[in-house]
Amino acid sequence: MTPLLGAGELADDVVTAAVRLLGCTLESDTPDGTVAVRLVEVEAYRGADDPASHGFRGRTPRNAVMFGPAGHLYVYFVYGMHFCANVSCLVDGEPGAVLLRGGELVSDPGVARLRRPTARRDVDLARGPARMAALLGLRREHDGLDVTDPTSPVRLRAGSPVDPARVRSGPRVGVVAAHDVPWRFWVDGEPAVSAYRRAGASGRRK
DNA sequence: CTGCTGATCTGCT
DNA sequence: GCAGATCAGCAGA
Repeated sequence: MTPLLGAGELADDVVTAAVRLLGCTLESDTPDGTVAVRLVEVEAYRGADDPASHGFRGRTPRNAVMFGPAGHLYVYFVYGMHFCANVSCLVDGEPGAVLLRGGELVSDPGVARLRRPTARRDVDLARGPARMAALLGLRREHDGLDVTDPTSPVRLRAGSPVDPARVRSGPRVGVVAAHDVPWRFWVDGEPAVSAYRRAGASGRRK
């Protein structure tokens, strides 16, 4: 059991924070039991000068957590149906977050199946941001939770470091604005990395 | 594996 | 009004 990640490791800039999050383990106490996921795909968003970021046009009740201190959950509702979860970064007052896009299950598969009975294969359980949020049971009421607090129902562990040679980057998924900014990061070869293509173009990336 | 469709929340125009 | 940091189910190749 590795120690919790410290908020200071996410405070400097969003890209460093995103890469640091790869390989970390997010564990959540759900009504069905504890579920844990090893992060293999993330995306960085910086509010101040990033048109793709929810924080770009200023603070609203929905994105307020992005403007707070690092290490807190930013959970939002999309497409009238799904939740997506981010971990806030940067110092208090500066908007930044890392979207959790994909992860590998590292806890009891039976508990995970209770949470996502429709998943066809185990690798699909947390493959994609809304799937991960559903698996971990993250909803609006988890918005703002401190994942660096050992007493929190959702915690972020440092995990085993990812070999830097296996980290890949590319354009963010589904983002129209600033699609040339390669702020999606993933661990090469992991099956739980989502297969979606970037907005407005076709073809695979490497 | 690719491409389409429906679900109907949130903040901006 | 409308586009969006989406997914599941189904059809067709």
